[in-house]
Amino acid sequence: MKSEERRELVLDAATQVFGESGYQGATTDAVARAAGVSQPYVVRMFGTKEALFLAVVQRALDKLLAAFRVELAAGDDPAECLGRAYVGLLADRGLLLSLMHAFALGTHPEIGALARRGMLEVYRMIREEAGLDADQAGGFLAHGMLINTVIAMRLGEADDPLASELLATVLSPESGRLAGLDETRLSS
Amino acid sequence: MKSEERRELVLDAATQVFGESGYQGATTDAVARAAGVSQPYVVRMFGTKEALFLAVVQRALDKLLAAFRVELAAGDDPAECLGRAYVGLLADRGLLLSLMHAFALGTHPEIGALARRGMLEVYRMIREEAGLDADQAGGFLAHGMLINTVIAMRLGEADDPLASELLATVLSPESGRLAGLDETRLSS
DNA sequence: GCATTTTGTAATCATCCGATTACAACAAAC
DNA sequence: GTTTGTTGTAATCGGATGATTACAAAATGC
Repeated sequence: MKSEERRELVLDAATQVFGESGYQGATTDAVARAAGVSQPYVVRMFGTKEALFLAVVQRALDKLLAAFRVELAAGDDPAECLGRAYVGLLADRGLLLSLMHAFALGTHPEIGALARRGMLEVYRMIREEAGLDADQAGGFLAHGMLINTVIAMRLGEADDPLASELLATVLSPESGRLAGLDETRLSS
Repeated sequence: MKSEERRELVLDAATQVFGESGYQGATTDAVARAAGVSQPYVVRMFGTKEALFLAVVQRALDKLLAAFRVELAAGDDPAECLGRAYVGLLADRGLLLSLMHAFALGTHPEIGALARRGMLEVYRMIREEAGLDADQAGGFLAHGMLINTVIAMRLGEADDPLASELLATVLSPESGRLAGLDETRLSS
């Protein structure tokens, strides 16, 4: 197997592991086992665990922006396009959760800086490229953060009619800001 | 000093430390130093680090619900009351950030369960006691999650006009869902 | 074919950190 | 005044974990 494939394999595994356990909670050994390689290999490939996490976050941001651009290029209503793009990203649960963990570490010198840079790039894109106004953009981001939160906290596992109502509201297409998002996606 | 005071002191310190570093990133030694006591004392007082974190989260949830109830009892427009209550909670940065970290650990057996229980209790309160409909409640929670995120990621430290715009939009009273929240609070 | 680079692992190291133990100071009970 | 319980710490232990080293094996170049 070529080095480049291994690298992608490890980054995929790391995205899942970091998404589930966070930066500090994840271990390089867990990443290695998820990728089917040895722990020293993971470390040597990226130098440090921190560099690996930064690579995971940067890759997640790239995929996020790319997904938005793809939908925007083909679509009509910008808000609807962004919603569809977000749906696609939800398929890879680790991606958005790794980003969420990065956002939560704002005081970390490098992770915090990358998180701020990434968030601003996303905001710039939905403002300037998608053409949303400030209120629409804020609403879109807010809705996205709530989606991330209910996914991260596994609200679907709660056996409570109010949980179902909240999930339906947050994930339903009629909720407005994220058209195209249907509840069937929740099960994945 | 009485035991009860010490306990509150340690919980205050732990809330700050967990809020900044997360559950796994925080150390019992950092909590102890922040509280001005020894590390073994912190551990023995709560048994385990996990139990300490659970106590911090439970206490944060209690304060959150109490703040909502206080404002709701005195106010008129429920949405405006909830917004004012959230402003007060922002003064203690660690409180909302500790909750955010708990929400991000949905797969942890006890932490995840407590996070879901807490989120549902908050949702129940704003739906039944405050009387918001499902869409309003979802919007309120979404806005709150975005506020938590921009605070956690220290977006105020980014030197960028778009960052200022996003912060102003998210934190401005005119943004609708969280009336009463003014930007001057951001500096704290 | 032989040297060299690339790709990978086993074994081990060194540090951090949660937890435990043993003990000191001091007040309260009687 | 001795005992007993409370409040606290110093010292230390043991496991987890990121990182390093040494080495094996396969590809690659000449």
